[in-house]
Amino acid sequence: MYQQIADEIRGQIVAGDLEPGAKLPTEAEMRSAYDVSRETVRKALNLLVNEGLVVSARPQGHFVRRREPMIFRPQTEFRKRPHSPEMDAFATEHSAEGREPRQVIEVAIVEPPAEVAKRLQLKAGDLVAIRKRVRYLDGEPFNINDSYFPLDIVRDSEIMRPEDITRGANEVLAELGYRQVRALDELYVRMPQPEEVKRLELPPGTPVGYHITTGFTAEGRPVRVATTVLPGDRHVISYERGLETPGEEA
Amino acid sequence: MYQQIADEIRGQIVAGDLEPGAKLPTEAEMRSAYDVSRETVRKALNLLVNEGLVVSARPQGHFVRRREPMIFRPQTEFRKRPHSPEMDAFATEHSAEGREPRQVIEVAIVEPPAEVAKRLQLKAGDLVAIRKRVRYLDGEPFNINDSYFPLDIVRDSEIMRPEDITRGANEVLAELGYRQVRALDELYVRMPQPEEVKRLELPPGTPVGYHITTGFTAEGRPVRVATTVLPGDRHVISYERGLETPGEEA
DNA sequence: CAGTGGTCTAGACCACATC
DNA sequence: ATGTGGTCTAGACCACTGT
Repeated sequence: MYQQIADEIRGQIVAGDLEPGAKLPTEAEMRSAYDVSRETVRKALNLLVNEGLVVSARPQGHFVRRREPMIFRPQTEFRKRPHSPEMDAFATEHSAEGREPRQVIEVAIVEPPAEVAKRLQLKAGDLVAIRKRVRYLDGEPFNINDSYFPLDIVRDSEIMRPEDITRGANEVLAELGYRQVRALDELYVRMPQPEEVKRLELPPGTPVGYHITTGFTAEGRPVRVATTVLPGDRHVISYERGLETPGEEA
Repeated sequence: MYQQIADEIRGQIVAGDLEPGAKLPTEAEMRSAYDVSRETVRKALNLLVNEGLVVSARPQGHFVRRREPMIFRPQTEFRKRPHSPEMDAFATEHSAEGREPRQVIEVAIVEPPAEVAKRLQLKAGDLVAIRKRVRYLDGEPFNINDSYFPLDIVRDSEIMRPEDITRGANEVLAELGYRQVRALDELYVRMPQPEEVKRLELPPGTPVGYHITTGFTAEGRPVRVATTVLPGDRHVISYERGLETPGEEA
């Protein structure tokens, strides 16, 4: 029964009868409209909140969720190419032009999480340096970027200072004798952990992309693992491909 | 208070005290353990279910969610390269070897959804051919792949038949005079729609990756839009990059 | 049949933003 | 002060799966 209520409202939202930002009826109104108890109404609303369609703004009521401006995340391999007109248009549409960027950096020495230790091929007990960044645009957080380095190669380097490295941490690694020549990228889709919810101010019903890059030197040694948490409501990941070898897309 | 209960159980799960597949205490047990009402216990469990950490198997109880075997989704541009040892290991780890693939294909002529019409640069009222596929592995659905083609170029072609096209739909398009030479890829992260939940048998708390590929001919005409819905609990998207131009990862 | 979770009710108190 | 949603309670009935 609460599912039916949710279905009805969801239908109005996807059909556009209820526009983003529109106020939903109050719980009391829905209770009498459907002749059910308050808890039943709340279960229906809860469904929609967890689907990311509705937000609750106490005590103003429930609202159809607005779509955040999407941030364009081009994959670097493709940035060097001359862009096609379509790609240009796409980039322009999702540009962050005119928005005010800011970042907060923390640096620490920690025992790495298992998934990082594995990718850096560390032994138990080995420590890593971690640079944790939260990036903001117009004061709103839009992604978390944590980079891990084996402690023995970055100790006492610039990487340990909690400041912006304008030429890039990769360049510093290269100066230390560990130039990365290739990277393995993995992208997972999952629900955020509570800490990520807090750091990114994620509304309920917002999944994240979890991007892990492992950078290797020419000798095949992994020297950097970067994890990026991308809130799904604020990011499009995009790239352009040549299709010299057409094949069915898997 | 229900948040505290959820926090406690979540802590046990992430710490590994409760392993995947382990049975949680019953609602009655938790009710007396925390001395709260049943609804409060259920709210705590509901949180964990929506975070994708717990599944409910009525009437056996609640269980720590098992991780699905991950399906490796390499991006095609990179498949041609000689693989590095790391990439090979990664591909092997997530291989679908020995699993039984199957797919169900439907074909129809429809008015395209707005996001498809826009990418195909169609006028209002233009129709498209759609090939809808659900792919299974060992009888379990693992992704939805819908391909849209402007009706005027595929009418009466093989693409309209609901059968597997072994040489690929792209090749058929090429034979029709519309060879694609490049593609624009977009990847979104969001919660699934109810239809996607049904078609993919998604447990609650499972987000999806939504991958849209637009294929262009040399003349710049978009001739194909393929959308793929990737359940987050079953897919890793992965690729390897050269880093000739090191730069900070955005 | 027993025990599980799924659903629904009626009632209560609270925190908070706005008027 | 009012009205909103957030939380919690106590009790009830149901559907399903196992024994």
